[in-house]
Amino acid sequence: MARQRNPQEEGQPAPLHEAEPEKRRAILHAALKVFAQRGYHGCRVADVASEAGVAYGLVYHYFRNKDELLESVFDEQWKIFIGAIRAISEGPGSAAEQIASVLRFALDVFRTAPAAVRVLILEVPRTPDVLRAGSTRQTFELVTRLVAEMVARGQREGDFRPELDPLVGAASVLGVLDMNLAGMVTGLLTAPQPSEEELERMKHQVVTAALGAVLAPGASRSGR
Amino acid sequence: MARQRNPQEEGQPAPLHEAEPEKRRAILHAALKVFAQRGYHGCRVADVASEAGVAYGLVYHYFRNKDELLESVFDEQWKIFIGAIRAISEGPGSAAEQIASVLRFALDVFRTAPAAVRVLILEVPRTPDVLRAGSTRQTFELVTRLVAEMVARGQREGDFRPELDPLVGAASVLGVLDMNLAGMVTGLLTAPQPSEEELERMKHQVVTAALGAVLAPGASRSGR
Amino acid sequence: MARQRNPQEEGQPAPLHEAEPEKRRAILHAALKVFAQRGYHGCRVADVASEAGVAYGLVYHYFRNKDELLESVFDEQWKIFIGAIRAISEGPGSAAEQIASVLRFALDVFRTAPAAVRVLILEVPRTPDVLRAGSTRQTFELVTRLVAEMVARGQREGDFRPELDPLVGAASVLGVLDMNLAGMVTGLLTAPQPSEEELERMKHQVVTAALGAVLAPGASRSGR
Amino acid sequence: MARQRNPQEEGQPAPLHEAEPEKRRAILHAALKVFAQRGYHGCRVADVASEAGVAYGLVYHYFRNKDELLESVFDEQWKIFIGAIRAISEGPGSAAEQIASVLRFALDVFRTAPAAVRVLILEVPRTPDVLRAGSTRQTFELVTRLVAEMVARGQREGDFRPELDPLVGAASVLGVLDMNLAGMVTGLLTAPQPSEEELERMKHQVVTAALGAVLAPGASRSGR
DNA sequence: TATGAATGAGAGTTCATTCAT
DNA sequence: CATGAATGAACTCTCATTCAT
Repeated sequence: MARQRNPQEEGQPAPLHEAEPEKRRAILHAALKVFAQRGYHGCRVADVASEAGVAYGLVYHYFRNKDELLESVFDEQWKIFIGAIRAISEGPGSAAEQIASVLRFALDVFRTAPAAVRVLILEVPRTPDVLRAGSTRQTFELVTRLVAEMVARGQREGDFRPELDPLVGAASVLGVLDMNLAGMVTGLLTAPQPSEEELERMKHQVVTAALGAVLAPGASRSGR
Repeated sequence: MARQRNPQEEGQPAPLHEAEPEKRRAILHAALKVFAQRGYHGCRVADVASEAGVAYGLVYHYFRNKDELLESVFDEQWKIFIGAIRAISEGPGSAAEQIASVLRFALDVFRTAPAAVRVLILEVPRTPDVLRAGSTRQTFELVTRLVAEMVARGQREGDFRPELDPLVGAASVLGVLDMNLAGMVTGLLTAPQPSEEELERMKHQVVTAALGAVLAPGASRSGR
Repeated sequence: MARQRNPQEEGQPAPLHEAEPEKRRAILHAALKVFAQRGYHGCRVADVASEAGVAYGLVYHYFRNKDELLESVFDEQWKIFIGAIRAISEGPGSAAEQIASVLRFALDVFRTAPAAVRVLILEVPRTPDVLRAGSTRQTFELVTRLVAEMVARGQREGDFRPELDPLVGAASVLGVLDMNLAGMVTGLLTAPQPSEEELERMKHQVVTAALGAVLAPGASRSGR
Repeated sequence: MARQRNPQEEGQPAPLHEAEPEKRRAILHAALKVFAQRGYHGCRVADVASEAGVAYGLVYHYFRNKDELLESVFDEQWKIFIGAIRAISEGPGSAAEQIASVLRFALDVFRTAPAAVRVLILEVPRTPDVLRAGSTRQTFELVTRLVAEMVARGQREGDFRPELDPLVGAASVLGVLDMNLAGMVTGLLTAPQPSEEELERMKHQVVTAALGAVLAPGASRSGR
């Protein structure tokens, strides 16, 4: 409509043709928020649309259906987490130190974006079979494998218990993280909006506990 | 159960007039199964009824609504788990040994009743707010507290790291258990129906990892 | 229950074999009450049974179904009202005086049994077609005809307007009664539980208004 | 939108963009009809939808639920009646003449829209508590009050019996109307589809009877 | 792109009625 | 007579998805 006025007289750069449309972003953002608040089944497409300040049907313009929308939310969040894991994994430091970094990163994100964490932690692994079988499951397996590789490296470095199955080690580390985050999200372990100090304390505690699950008894707890 | 005493020495068929109606049991049993297979939102009341071989309306004779039915399933399963934790907690052994027992018990149950575990592990903390706020949440908190008490005792006994927040310790132990069970349930860590040996191996690994999360570095790993 | 003690030592009259069973009465009574409170569609058979302190199925022992039960309630209440109209009609007094008596009787009953009146007034003429076509409709027509006969007689006696269709006259008299009772039942015209004086005042007002609808302009208002 | 300025100089079909959606109207219209035929509890939302030639869900697009739909039907019909009463009340004529006009209006509407009258007369005061407590009850009270004001004016004008409680007078006038309409609706007083003459005769009879309920004995029956 | 009216299958819940005991 | 567990049809309401504009 506005186009008819002055098509492109000024030769402005073509308005965002390549970039992700603004409204698509708004929908994704709204979906994350609504999803975190109400859970997978509690949120309706209409909620997402109105939260995004967008018309009902537009959601279906950008996403095939509700599942795909939410899977996109998942993937995007995980992508960030996986990116962090990969970056840390390729950086310096012992396996123990790297695992500690991963844990600290996750807890930091909780501070910044509790909604995202809530979605990742509470909703991801227990959503409908459509998702469970889809890319989300693969993503979850990928995270496990990435951590398992860190564990295996830690074993080679002599810090971690050698007889531990690296996958079990990874599951244990992530389990410690998950359950403590769940405790934070639900207010069981901290205030729902923990203070900076409270968060630091939790970081320390969670890192210690998680590393304890994999470290060899005598190893120096260097990841602290 | 009370039958064993000397109820009907004359060999009469136990009247069971007072006992829980047979069909109510059937419904609960069916609900557990269907729920485990399809998840909370994937299972319909009709599924439960037909799985139980019972008329639709009978479900509503015994349970106010779907939520209450599933909450009953939860509660019943948790009751068993909590009973075990309590029994172990009141029995002999160091805190580490007791925690190991709790973990082994949970893994044993997985062998016997994977459906029940699946429900407890995958569905519990992520169900509708009705439940999240209701007895299920309280039950979950209770479990955490029971384990936290064990952790605190282990600290007094000198085996566990003294600076660890017992609640974080409990969350960590349960997190290790949860995530590994989840890995088993989803087939990531073991075959969906693990063999006896596979299970034994997992028990050992999980116990070691979970205790590692709380044991003091130098402590003898007595819970093994 | 207490009966078991001394069954019939005193040679009491055989316990009500011919008479209406006690529980049948209880059910009818409960039905009237519940029906008055909640209306035809708001009351369930279960409500009636529990109000009567009687088992569910027993209702179906005495009544074919819900409709028949409620039709019985109607009929019984109307029978009382019709009986009164007949008695008055066959007694002494001018038509105007008799109509006044009928109105006063109805208002007196409201004092004693507001529930019954509520059922007759608010529920009767507007219930499902099953009833509308059944005996209730006939009963209602009968009442109208009985009053219409009084009106016709009043016309012959010279008190009532001669050009008035007696059926319209009856409908008008009953309409004045009905709407004022409705106003009392709903608390629009009086307190829900009117005092003796309030009731007397209403009687006077309603009688005057109702007779006004049928009396010839110059006639002495003898029905007062 | 800017288009509306000079809408159809060119003979374009009026756009009606702002107007009430056509289908909403269709639903309301269908609801009135179905409701009149089958009564509040006898009609299902599905009936209304199919009568309106509209998809099931659309009913819930425009109305929160069945109750709200039917309340809308009520309100709309009453609004017409109340509008007429107000217009008459603010117009010329004695109180008696005005009341006569109100009655004639109601009887005329019966000719045009018996369904509407049926709903207003037979269903209104006996619908679920939701409605009884809601706007419908208030509306009914409003009508009573409007008529009561007319009655009070008639008393000041010296035509109506001065000792009559205006509310009772209003209830009586409306009672006469209601019961006679009920008699017409149910076929007790006239043919279900009365002829023009039959209707005129009823108008005369009802007006005479209703005014008789409130007129002072000697007053000239000017409302005729 | 963008809108939101329109669709309709699906699920939960109620409750009159039956029936074995 | 009396009980209440058992049945299942009927109905309301939800919400993902489509489509005309």
